[in-house]
Amino acid sequence: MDTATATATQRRVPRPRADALRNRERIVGAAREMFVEHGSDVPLDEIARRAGVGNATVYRHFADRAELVRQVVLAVTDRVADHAEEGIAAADSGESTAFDALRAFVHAAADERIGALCPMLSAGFDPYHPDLLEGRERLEGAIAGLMDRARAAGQLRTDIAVGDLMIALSQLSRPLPGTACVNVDRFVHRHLQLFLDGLMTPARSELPGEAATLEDLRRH
Amino acid sequence: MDTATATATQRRVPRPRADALRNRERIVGAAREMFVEHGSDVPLDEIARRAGVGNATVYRHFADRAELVRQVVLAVTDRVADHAEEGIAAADSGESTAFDALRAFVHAAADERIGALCPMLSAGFDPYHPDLLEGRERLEGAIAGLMDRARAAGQLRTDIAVGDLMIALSQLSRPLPGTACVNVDRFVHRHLQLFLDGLMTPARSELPGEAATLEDLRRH
Amino acid sequence: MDTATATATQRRVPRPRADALRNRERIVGAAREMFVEHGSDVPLDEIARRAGVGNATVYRHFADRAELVRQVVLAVTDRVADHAEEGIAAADSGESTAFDALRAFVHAAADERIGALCPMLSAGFDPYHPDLLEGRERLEGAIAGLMDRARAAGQLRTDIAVGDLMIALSQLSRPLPGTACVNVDRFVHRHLQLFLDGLMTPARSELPGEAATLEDLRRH
Amino acid sequence: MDTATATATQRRVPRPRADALRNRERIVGAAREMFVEHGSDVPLDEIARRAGVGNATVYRHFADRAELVRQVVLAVTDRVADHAEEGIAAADSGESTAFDALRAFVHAAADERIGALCPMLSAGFDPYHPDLLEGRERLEGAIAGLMDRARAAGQLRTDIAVGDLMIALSQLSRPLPGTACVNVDRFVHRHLQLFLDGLMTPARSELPGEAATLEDLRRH
DNA sequence: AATGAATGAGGGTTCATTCAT
DNA sequence: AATGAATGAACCCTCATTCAT
Repeated sequence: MDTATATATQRRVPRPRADALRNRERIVGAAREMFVEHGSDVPLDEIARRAGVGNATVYRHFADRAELVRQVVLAVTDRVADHAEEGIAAADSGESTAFDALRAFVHAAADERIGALCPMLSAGFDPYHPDLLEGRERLEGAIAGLMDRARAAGQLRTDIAVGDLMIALSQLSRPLPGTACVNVDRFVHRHLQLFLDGLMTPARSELPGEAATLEDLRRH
Repeated sequence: MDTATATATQRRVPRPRADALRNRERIVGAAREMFVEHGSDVPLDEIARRAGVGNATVYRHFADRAELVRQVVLAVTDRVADHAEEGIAAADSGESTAFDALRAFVHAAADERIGALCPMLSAGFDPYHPDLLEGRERLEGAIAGLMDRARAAGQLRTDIAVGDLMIALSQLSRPLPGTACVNVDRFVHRHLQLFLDGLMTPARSELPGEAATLEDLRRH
Repeated sequence: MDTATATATQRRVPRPRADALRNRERIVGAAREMFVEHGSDVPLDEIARRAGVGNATVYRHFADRAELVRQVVLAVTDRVADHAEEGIAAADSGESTAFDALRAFVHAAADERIGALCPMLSAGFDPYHPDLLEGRERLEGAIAGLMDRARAAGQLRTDIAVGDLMIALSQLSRPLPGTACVNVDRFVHRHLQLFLDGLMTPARSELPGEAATLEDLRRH
Repeated sequence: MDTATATATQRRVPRPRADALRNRERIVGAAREMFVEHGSDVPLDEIARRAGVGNATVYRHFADRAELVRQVVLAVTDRVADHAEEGIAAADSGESTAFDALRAFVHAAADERIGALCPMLSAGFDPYHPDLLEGRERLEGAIAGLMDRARAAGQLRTDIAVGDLMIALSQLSRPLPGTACVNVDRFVHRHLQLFLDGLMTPARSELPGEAATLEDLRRH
């Protein structure tokens, strides 16, 4: 019986009320904006105000500040992963060359403010948290797939790995500290473009160190 | 007579005591390390402890946090400018090609933690402060000189300006937030190398936006 | 309907919670006592403890120390103004002579610790703050009215103005610094009485300077 | 033998060096000025700077802040006592009436900033300290003598005592808090004059409480 | 004797988090 | 479920006092 099933379900994970869900979304959205605009250490009360809820409501949805940050990271991770998968599709369908797809992805990720989230890895943030696991793996897998295709097409130098791209991409698109991240874009896309040029074959120099793999990101 | 002159001079601005000077150095050093490791908003008390002095001693030497940050910035600026000028000398003497000198400079600047200074452009920091004026101008002039030589040698693409290099260099060598910045170097030099490859002639792509000049750095 | 209107009004500026109101009162009360006893620069933490609240609660109600001081000033101002208006009523109704009403007011103001407010004119305090405007005007108007009546009755010498009375009253009833202000009252009322005797007609001496008007109080 | 005697004397209380004496004077003077101008809680370092000596020199002369305050109080006490004794002499010589001498003394004491010293009785100050004993007794004795003469001349009401005058005089001539004590004088002399009028015979009212004697000043 | 430097305790204020409505 | 209020710990900075030159 439907009702019974529903009841049973609710008992385990009671379905959130519609307004609660809406609040949750608004909080994550407000946090993302404020992190980008004012850095990751904005007071939670400010986020609550921007979201139009009381401060305690934030705690009803997120156990503590760290969890809120994590959820914001996760949201952005998902959106960036979407872009990477779209890039793969474009490459596979022949809509664009693999390297062009990679280029497009890199610029799209910057526009999604992937770099703005970097500060959230700030002191006390645990990048190995289970909540982030799935999202990260999907993102990394997609980026790896994109790079594989570009490498297979002979366009991407072979001495770099997915970690190299992710770190450099994040760093180059991080907002300059103390800025509202507004006109930084003027530069960011230039620098990403230059970096991408450096990724092309033939390699123009020998790289020091070893390719940064997924595992390396884990071990800092 | 030199001694007499020196004595007279000292009388007006009495030479700081040896222990005070030593403390000042230790504070700047501790601050530099902690800024690199934990960001520029570490508690001053921690810096004091790391420097092995009482908290108030920090305030005796630096009127407030802003001034301490400024002095750390200045110290690093000076060291990086030294490297740039050495690069110019090497290029002019024919000891190395201009682009190789540029490469060496970029890596040296990263080793001096130029990226650690980026957080010091944080909110509330005044990059136009008189204390920094001279140092910045020397640094910018030296980097411009180095790039001019590489461009004159036909090795450096012509669609970039000194601001592009300084920003990208800073960003790529910034410590990952929350990291002890220890093994980040493994990656940093790889990414700089890749970026430098992208700077070489012939240009492999068209850059969006306009070259970031010194003035652009002023106007973020 | 009244209730409806009230409800609507409350909706815009929601009625403060009962406990918050009680806390606010307790803080103002505690501050008043401690200002009187220990001067207006007592640690806010002490006030919080005396009021039985956490220190941060003080800041929730009053943005900073200045605002707390202002509210204490305002509270006492209001109570003293009440006394002055009662004096006017007594004089007008013939219940007592105008000068007797003035006498009664002066002693009542001292009992309300008007002198304790004097330290609140301390450095950094803005006596022109909008919050205080209305209260001050009411107080000054009432005192002036009282003096006018006594002067009209030929009992009050004509070479003094409202500022003279307010300043002298405040000074004479100020707590001796460092005293618990407990038995000071024994003296205060004597001295006020002596001063009042000096205010009576006929004048026994010529006064130096000019009558202190309301404006003079503004311009110290 | 002179030298021997001198030596013996020095051994007990070594004669202070001339420059040390001068420093001591300068510190007391600077402290008096700054107390008057900025209140009794000015930083000791400021006083040292105003006196043109190092901060530690203050501690060589005065064990702690309290002692410095005490010495400033003592210095003013002495000067005010001088005025009182001059008043007695004037009264005894018939140069002026006893009450006129009292009036002159009161105004002179105000000009010596006797009221400015009142804040030095601030929390933590011990008015019973031996250092102050002699000075206070001389001052009180002189004021009492002056009042006795005015009372004997039938000009001063009999229901007041020396404590009444000292307290009221101090209070009325205290600087308004937060002011540089500059134009307060305009009012002070008016209010003192009014108060003095109230002290004259015949008494115009009955005083509450009991006359404040010297002992009462001790027992707050 | 005199000084500049160093110190630690304390005050004001903010903020993440918990409590009571 | 949602909220406003309350809390205490932490940080920045000041200052009386002590130390080393």
